[in-house]
Amino acid sequence: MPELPEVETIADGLRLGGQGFPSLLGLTILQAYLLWERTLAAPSPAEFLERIKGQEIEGIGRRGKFLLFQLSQDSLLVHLRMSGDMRLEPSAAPIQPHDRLLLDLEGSLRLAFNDTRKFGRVWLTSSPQDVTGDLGPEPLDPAFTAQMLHERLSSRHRTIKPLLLDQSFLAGLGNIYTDEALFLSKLHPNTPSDNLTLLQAENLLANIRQVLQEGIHHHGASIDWVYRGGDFQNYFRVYGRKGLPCPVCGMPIERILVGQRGTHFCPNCQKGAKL
DNA sequence: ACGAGCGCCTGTCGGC
DNA sequence: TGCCGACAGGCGCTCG
Repeated sequence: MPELPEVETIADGLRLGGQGFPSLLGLTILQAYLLWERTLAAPSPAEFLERIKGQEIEGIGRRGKFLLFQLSQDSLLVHLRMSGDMRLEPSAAPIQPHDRLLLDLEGSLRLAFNDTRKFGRVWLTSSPQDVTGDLGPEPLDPAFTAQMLHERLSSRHRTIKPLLLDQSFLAGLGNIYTDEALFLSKLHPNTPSDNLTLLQAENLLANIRQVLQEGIHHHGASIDWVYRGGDFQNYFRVYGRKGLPCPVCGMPIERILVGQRGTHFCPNCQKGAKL
């Protein structure tokens, strides 16, 4: 799925406007069209369509990989999962293949949720914490310190990569940014989490923040058939680069499976915990 | 507590 | 060319 930087980029775009489109802030949702029922996690389709009508968009943000729309009465939460995307367009524009939810807005605008693989989910709720309550800390939150990360890593006995992907441990990292952060940290993806020293945890947190900030700076990555305008895919150091030279030592990047996920790393720079 | 396996979906790519 | 398996930015579930 889009990870933290991609979701942040989408939220920023909708909040700030641009590309000839206004900010969505202050606009009222006139009508919703649900084109694929399972996209809606809650409430029922009938209640959703009725309840969202007439609500104004008062805020747009992100928590972990969730897009958050603060409406006048409820919160609208969107999780893009693997292939979800949001489009803003004139309301007369043609509906696209794989459009799952359309929101007609004031000003002849339409916000469309498009999701090829149908894994994405949408919630309309008055208590968003019921949806996001299990999420771990935000990695970019200055209040989250390396000491806290080290404590959390040490209190578990987990393989580092799947733990970083666990959204209840840390919110927002996905497969790309995890591989990139572990590479910069010179940590093998199979390293046990409680093996890290405080110094290594400090380094890891700094590198997690570095790759996330780079991703945000490049407006996210556009890969496979989902193009959102970002170009961070051109700056990957290891992700998707199997067989290509490590940018640090030149050794070919390897791809292995860790926790069922394709994992890219440099066997020379990221030693330690072999398996 | 942890990890493996699988389901949910559609599409692309590489090998034969 | 066509088919077929592997794989894809995620996550929830069951099971051992």
